[in-house]
Amino acid sequence: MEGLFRQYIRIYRPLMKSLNELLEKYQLSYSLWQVIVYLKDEGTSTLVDISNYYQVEKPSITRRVHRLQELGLIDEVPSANRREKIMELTTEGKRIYQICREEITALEHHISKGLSEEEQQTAFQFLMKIQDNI
Amino acid sequence: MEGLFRQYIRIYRPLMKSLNELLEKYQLSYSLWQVIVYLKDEGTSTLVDISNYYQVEKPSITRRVHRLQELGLIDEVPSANRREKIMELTTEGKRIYQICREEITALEHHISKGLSEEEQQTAFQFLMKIQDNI
DNA sequence: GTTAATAGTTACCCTAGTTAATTATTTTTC
DNA sequence: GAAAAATAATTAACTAGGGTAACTATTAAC
Repeated sequence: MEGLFRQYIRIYRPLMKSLNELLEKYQLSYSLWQVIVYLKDEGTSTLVDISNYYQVEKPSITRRVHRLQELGLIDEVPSANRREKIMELTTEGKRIYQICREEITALEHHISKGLSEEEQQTAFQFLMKIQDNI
Repeated sequence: MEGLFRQYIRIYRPLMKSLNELLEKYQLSYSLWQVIVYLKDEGTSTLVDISNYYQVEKPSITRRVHRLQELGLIDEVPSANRREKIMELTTEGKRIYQICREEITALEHHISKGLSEEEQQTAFQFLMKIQDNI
């Protein structure tokens, strides 16, 4: 399938741009949003967990986490292990998650307009398999 | 389709990383490769054409083009219009294109291993439609 | 109890993008 | 055909976000 990856990459920047414009209103960016989403799903997690999941180096995650703490959206939970920091969403973080979740879902619906559920399912499968192969 | 875009974005960095590692051998990066591909397809083009196609601002394209000229992979063709620069691949540029094309195609095949031509076709359609909607 | 591994941080650098302003040229308009 | 508007490319200055290397503190392993 000639051109598949080229098209994939070409779409990335415009998509990212519209997501970042949406999140800007809440002083967020997509990279910060990723951390919020991860914590929403997992409840609590360490920086290393986040680093591994998104395949981004630890210093980058440190920065994201500090920024989110400054914004009051996440906080550290006390832990017996004093080496690792366990993070979770604050009440405000959960509130912001809900608001952004709705807006992002709406944007996603708009972007996938005209595509059947089946097509989307196939695209999803494609992306999942690719991940394993990379 | 919950998680589709999230997965899409999550894949991007690892994919880009492996492409950049491949291209590094030739002192290239994927952003430079995009210009080469565009010129290969179009034969000749101005900076504005490239800028529009990839939806990247002109100063970024100026830099990419200068870098590729330094590498001797592209060059300016004389034109009646002295305001615009028309660029094309040099002989060396075409040679490097062929080499990288083969390597990238091999990588793409490796990455899409286990996916039917039909699935890939659907994924491609998906990406094309998304582009219109963004 | 010493050594090795792990979590997080700091400092510094790199890639690659953006906006705003500028120059040179071409096109439009009257 | 001269003045005004639009266009192509560039320069300068800035930003987001990531990476590596080196370090500290703590925990796990032998």
